[in-house]
Amino acid sequence: MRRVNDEESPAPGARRRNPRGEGARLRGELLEAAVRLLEAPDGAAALTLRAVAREAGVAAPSVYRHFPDRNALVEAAVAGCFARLDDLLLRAAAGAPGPEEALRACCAAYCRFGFEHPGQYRALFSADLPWDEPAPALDGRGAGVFGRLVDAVRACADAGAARPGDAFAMATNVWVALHGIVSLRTSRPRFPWPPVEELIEAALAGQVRP
Amino acid sequence: MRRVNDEESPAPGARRRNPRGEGARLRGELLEAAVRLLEAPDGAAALTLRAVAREAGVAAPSVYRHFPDRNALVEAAVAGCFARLDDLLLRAAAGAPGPEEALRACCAAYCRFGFEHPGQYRALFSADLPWDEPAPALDGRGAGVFGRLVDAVRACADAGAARPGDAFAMATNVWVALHGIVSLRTSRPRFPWPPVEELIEAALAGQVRP
DNA sequence: TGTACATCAGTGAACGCGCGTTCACTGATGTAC
DNA sequence: TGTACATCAGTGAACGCGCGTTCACTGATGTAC
Repeated sequence: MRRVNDEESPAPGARRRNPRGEGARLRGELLEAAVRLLEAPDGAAALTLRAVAREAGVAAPSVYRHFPDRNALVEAAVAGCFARLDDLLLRAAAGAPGPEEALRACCAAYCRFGFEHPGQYRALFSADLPWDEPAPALDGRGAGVFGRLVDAVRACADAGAARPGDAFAMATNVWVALHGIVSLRTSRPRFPWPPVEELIEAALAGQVRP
Repeated sequence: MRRVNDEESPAPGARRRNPRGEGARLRGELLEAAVRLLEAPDGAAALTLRAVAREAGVAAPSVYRHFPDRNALVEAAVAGCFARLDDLLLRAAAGAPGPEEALRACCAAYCRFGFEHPGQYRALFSADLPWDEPAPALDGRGAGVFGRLVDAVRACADAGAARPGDAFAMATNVWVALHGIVSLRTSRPRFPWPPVEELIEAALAGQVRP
């Protein structure tokens, strides 16, 4: 799996060509390679079509069997990241005993994803990928992720653990603060950061348990 | 001033060569050109040495009279952005009648800078510029900007407008939230954002006026 | 069972581009005599 | 005052590189007869 920038051209025999009906398998391997490259130090800038092909152990033109162009490849990789984060939040909330714990678990899972996969996180929320249009927020990519927060906040409000009010607005405030935590901690690793839990508590302060 | 991507090569006579002793003037013009390019839609990726030279109306090798390489040019441009933001915060705080208003004015000035100059803001805090090393947080670039927040929070605490406590920790929480506001609003312009003032109030909630 | 063939996964070479950087240069301008 | 010259700001052409993309191709493999 650790293969980033290993060798220049695919070592002969390093990759076995897929059998007849399963050419589509390379598509998945390309997406995995793209996600691996996202975590490289220079992040999305490293996500060139040629680099992805290299990382997957395949010649550059092979990518065109599975994606119309570089942009489609990148979009598909990012969509996969969104799906994974969404799934993490869903499962974090589901595993908690009550609504307040669920919200905290959601926040913690969000931050953990950001810290463990800073490259993927940046691709999702930093808009430094060359989208043709600004990434949609509510409808489309990212709707799920933010929706999880709204649901968690609403559940808290329903259970009396948050002041009744606009769950959407409160979730927005929480999202903004969580994004600040992940984004700044990632880009300023030498700052003397307090433990994440304290930052998350501050993010929830004023929104939950008035 | 609006010159971004105007023509390919400098129009002859578009720029007058500087007189004898004042060759250093081009240095400033290059930095201005770099900042202008930072605001282009693709941001820091557009900040190539050749693009800066083009934008300044000068041939690419001319840059080397004033900067050893592309990286030095970019670093100098970013340092200038930091100085401008620092100055804005300083003046915002100085113009306020009391410590609490000063903190709010600081926050508002921070967000305004981010909204009006998203490209510069990203260059400062998104770490997508190819630094040789991670940008220092406290000592060096950005010390001033964060220091302004710490000062403003401490003044609030001294005046009783914030709960007495760790001004540094509170300023960290505020910074994180402000960064979230600027960063997400910039990268998700189609999200139904509430007015900035509400976001700023949420950022201060739990830190100031307990 | 054997063989010809169509299909399919993936390739090698080439294109035009913009990049950062180096080099020897040009030509205006201030200064020394 | 006139002129030769050194200085200085900026240039044009070229380099090697990696990029996205296109093209005609190769060669293994399953299938039809």
